[in-house]
Amino acid sequence: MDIKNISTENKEKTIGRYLITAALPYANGLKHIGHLAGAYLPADIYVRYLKAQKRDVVFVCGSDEHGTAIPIQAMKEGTTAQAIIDKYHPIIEQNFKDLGIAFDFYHRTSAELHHETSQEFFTMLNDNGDLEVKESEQYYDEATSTFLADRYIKGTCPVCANDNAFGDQCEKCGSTLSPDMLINPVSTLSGNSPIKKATKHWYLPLDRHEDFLREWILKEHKDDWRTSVVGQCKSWIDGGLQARAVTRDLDWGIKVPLKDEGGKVLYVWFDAPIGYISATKQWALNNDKDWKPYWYAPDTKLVHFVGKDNIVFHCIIFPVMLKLHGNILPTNVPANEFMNLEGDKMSTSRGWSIEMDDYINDWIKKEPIDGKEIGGESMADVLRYYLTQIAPETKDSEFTWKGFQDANNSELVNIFGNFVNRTFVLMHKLCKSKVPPFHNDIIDNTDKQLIIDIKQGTDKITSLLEGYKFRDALFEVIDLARKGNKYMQDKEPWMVAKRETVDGVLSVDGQKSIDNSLHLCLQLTANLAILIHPFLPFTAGKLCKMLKVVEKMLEWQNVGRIDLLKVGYSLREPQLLFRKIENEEIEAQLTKLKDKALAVNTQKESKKVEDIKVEETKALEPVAAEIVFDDFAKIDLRVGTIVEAEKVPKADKLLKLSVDLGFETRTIVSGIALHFAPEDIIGKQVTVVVNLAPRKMRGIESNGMILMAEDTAGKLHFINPEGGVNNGAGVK
RNA sequence: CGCGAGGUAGAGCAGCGGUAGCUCGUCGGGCUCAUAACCCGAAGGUCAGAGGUUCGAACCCUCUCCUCGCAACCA
Repeated sequence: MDIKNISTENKEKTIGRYLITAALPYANGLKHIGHLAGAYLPADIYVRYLKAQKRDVVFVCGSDEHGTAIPIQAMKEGTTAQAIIDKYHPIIEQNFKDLGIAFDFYHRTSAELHHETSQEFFTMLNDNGDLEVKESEQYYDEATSTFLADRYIKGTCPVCANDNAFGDQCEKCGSTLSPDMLINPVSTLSGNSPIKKATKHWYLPLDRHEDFLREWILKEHKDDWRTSVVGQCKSWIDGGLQARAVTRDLDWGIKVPLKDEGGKVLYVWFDAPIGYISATKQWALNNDKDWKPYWYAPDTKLVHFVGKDNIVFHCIIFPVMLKLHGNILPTNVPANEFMNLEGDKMSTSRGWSIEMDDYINDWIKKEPIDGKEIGGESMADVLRYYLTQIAPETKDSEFTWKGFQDANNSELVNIFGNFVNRTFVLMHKLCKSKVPPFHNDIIDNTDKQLIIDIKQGTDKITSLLEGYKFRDALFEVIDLARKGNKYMQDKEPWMVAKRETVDGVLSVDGQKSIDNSLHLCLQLTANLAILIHPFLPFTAGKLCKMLKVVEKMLEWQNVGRIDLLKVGYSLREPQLLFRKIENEEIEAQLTKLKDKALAVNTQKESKKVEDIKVEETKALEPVAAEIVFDDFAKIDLRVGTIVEAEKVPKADKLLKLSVDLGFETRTIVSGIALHFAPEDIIGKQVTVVVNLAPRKMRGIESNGMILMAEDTAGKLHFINPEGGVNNGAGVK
């Protein structure tokens, strides 16, 4: 299929239907408000807008429940992987509901239908010869009869000598590793040393599709995708695309649908995005619809909402899969950057985050005080408001509780809520609680200007929403309320009432002037209800009730009209849309955040101490399996002297050393910068492994490894001969 | 030279070739229908730095400095 034809077709044809997806949340824990702001909220706003436009839209999402992290977490918690996902899937689903994220269907990847869909996908690609099969040697645990995925192997880090490095990375020094690089690898399942065994794996050869990706992303979408998205993709493509393993040796996941491949599952990155397809299928089944046009028809507009860490999956890998499978490609991937929190990166594991669940409990489900309602759905809208207002659409942004309070108090309460409230109060006082008529004979420039502002404002908001600029669109909605306040100030109906009342009777002209100003303010309120609806759905619902109109009024075709409310219609008593947030509430949240982070970190510290203790007792016993002398003799150890030392730029932990080994001077990169200042170690004698395969770190080739001893305090010490010997002396 | 994004009033951000703009905050005034709300006005910036292109640069080009991300979990 020629991709070029499809997309030009797309531009010319009208859009038949939309399929909107939001990144699948990983079901290993609670999700925080950064996740919400990054993907789910913008997706929901867009979907609500499209639905108001009466377009054919399906919005799908679901829990991502495979991958190694879940069984590992289960192991830590002494439970099963199934129990973990069964715990988090319903919580996450409910959290989204409470915050007004209205998926048409929220699926889960452990569902039977998803397994079938993913297997069919794999089979088709495999049958068409679109996958490559490679055999390689991998670590295998004989005790449990399983191949060990990266995170199931621990060992000594070749860079910093940390004993608890994982097969993919050392958490201590941050080096990226592969299982082969670990010294003394140990299976985390049994504690045994694993053996090497040949295993077969399927790969998706991305390199075959480089030309297609360059054409599709870097040329066709150069201008209509966000610059950061195109930039990331370019960086990936220029970095050289490589074949990516599609299968893994693991027992948690979707079985590879081939005979004789019992212990293999599909790699989680492969099955997760297919979750969008299976969710669409399940939605269709439940609603008696046909799912196929959403994934095959060229007039379908597919939009993926994700965070920036997901760009490559949704712009490079998944599109390649879709293309090979004969599906349509995404029209856009409006990825957001990250949202920081009170000056630091958000992180659940470090306790520096606000979980959606926390917010719901602390604000939405807050009990009334003295019979006064202070929680409720409108608090969900407050969060939606602030997160949209600071959405990291073009660069990282920052959530602060002070900012949250300011946005609520000065914009939602003082500008938007207050405009609606004063309009209602005045209407009840001066217009007998009815929508007053509009007298065309006394229309003035102020009235005309407001009508123009409503029309222009709504057009602007519509085009901003079409262009995924939700932050700007929301600003324009508030700005319209601001214009309403100004209009009211200019017309000052309360003054007219005073001025034109003689002997307790209001003049006819006075009443006509008041009628006009409140008529327009009420029509503007109705427009605001429609415009705010995608952003603040609960508030829009409340407004409908106050205006005594059905929700059908919220359809986008009504926007910009100034005849939405019928003259003479009697309206309800006003109800406050938002409440002020007090300083004490904000301080309480700040304290809570700091306490949580502190608690998590102390827990971690004590765990570290425990780990060290375990190591100490371990050290008394043989650490590794017995080796014969020949094995030891393979390691060539020499004494050398550090002659030069400098910090490696842009690396916190690395020092670049020149070591005189007598027969030559070598460059060695060592992860010791946190322990030693470069100038202090020049001239020191050290022991070096000289026949270790060279390895590049930060672009510098390291030819050897300095031996270090680590004490219980975690401090590093050089291992050097007493008294000093000649450089190049062998160590036996 | 690893790559990408960014550095603009006290804070948070927009503008991306033609008199520096918005929101919050601060100060002064007006108004009182409204959730001590609303409206008007003012102060506050050599647009990170240095070169260059141009009649003209925050904006385009080059270099330098700084921040964040790609790079545990994680949108």
